[in-house]
Amino acid sequence: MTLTGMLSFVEENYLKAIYHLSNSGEESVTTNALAEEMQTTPASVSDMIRKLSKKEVVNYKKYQGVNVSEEGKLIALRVIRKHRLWEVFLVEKLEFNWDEVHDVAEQLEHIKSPLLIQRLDEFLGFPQYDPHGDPIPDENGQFTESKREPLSQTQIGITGVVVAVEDSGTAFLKYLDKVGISIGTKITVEDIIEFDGSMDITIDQKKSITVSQTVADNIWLA
Amino acid sequence: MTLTGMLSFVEENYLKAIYHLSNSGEESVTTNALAEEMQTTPASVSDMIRKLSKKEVVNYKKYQGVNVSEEGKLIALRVIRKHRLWEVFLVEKLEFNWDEVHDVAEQLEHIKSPLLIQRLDEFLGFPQYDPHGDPIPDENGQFTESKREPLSQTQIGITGVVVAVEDSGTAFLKYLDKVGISIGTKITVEDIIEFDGSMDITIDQKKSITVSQTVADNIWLA
DNA sequence: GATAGTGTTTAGATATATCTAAAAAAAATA
DNA sequence: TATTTTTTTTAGATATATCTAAACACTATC
Ligand SMILES: [Mn+2]
Ligand SMILES: [Mn+2]
Ligand SMILES: [Mn+2]
Ligand SMILES: [Mn+2]
Repeated sequence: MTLTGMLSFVEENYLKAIYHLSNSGEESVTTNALAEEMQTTPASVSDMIRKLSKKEVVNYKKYQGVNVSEEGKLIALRVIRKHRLWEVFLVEKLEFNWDEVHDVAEQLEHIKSPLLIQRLDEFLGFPQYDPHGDPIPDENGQFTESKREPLSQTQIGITGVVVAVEDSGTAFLKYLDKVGISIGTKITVEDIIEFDGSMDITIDQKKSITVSQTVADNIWLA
Repeated sequence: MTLTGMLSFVEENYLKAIYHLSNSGEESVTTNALAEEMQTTPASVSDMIRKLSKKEVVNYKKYQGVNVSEEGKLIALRVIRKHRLWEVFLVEKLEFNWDEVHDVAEQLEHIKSPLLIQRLDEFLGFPQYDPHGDPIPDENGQFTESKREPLSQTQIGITGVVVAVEDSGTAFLKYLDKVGISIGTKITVEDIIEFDGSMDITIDQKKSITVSQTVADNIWLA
């Protein structure tokens, strides 16, 4: 028997955060990191981890950090699947801009109806990626990980195509709109300023701009 | 300043129930009736009513029953608007059957995003009625009340068109599917059995069947 | 008008999710 | 290794939403 669907919104959000902070379940996550991510206190996190551990959706030993269990990982991936499918819906069908969808998807991702998400997937034509370039897991949590690296980790002279951008900041996405960067944009690295890691780049072989390291950290190329 | 959006899911559901039980705010609602509707205890209802009263979304005097305030009515109607728009979406776009939509809409109706519901309305072509024939209020709570009466209150010889059916029971809607009754079906009352109120009716001038008074209570004709 | 019965409210308890403050454990540093 | 600092956990409190049991208030009946 699976526990899917028996978790509260809050528990689902914790699981998702643990999954993300652990690099898809690879590393273990500290209490403080989770508190920061969830915008809450370490004490609250400790409480919740103990609860999730009792439900066997995370692996946890006191003072040793936490990680998703096999079951927890599947639950997290299904929430992520819903989040990203709803984002596609909002952009493709309801004409939302890509900076307007994340907060609404944070609500919609907790709707419990397997039929709904199956039909939505079908309605959208079984999309593989969300509006920010992130892959959409199938109902078994499977997805194709395409090779990609942050712009900030590329070298001078490299040309790449934007395949994904960080999705949760409205201001960041509006900035990308302004400078003309979107999924599919071709970027050439002209120079890297050692002092602060900012980069001079050419966008679609036309416009040249300088972006900060923070910006470059949140753009992935392939 | 409006309080819209500051209510919990639970509070929204109470408001909606009060609105419905009061015949759209006309009559006052008893604690026991509300407890029955909400599948909870009178004690819980008393607690919640006091809370809603403090927030001024209901009018309430101890032992005198409760009713929605002007503000509460608008909040209730906006939740109902969302419920019915989502039901249209599920049937029209995701090919749900009309008996599959209510429970999912009970969840979706609490999503907070004015932009979402505005765009959804547009995407659906500004529908006036939901899949069960219930009118969809606009964002100001306005809707056109079409004259309709329950099949159970019509006379022998009357012919009418089904304009609405009770939406919350899967079994009832599946039954209607089976006997061939849907929105738009023409019904002629052939006979009314005094003993139990059951009715012999003709469906679309073809098939004749007998329906119980309970069934007839949940079908509205115009 | 007293009394029995029904309906409603309050009191006190439980469960979830949060917080602050204090205690305990682990890590870093001297 | 001993001490300090940081991290993590626990203890105790608050707020929401629920329950059962008891008290209270209306209503109907004698
Ligand atoms: Mn997102
Ligand atoms: Mn996204
Ligand atoms: Mn419904
Ligand atoms: Mn309906």
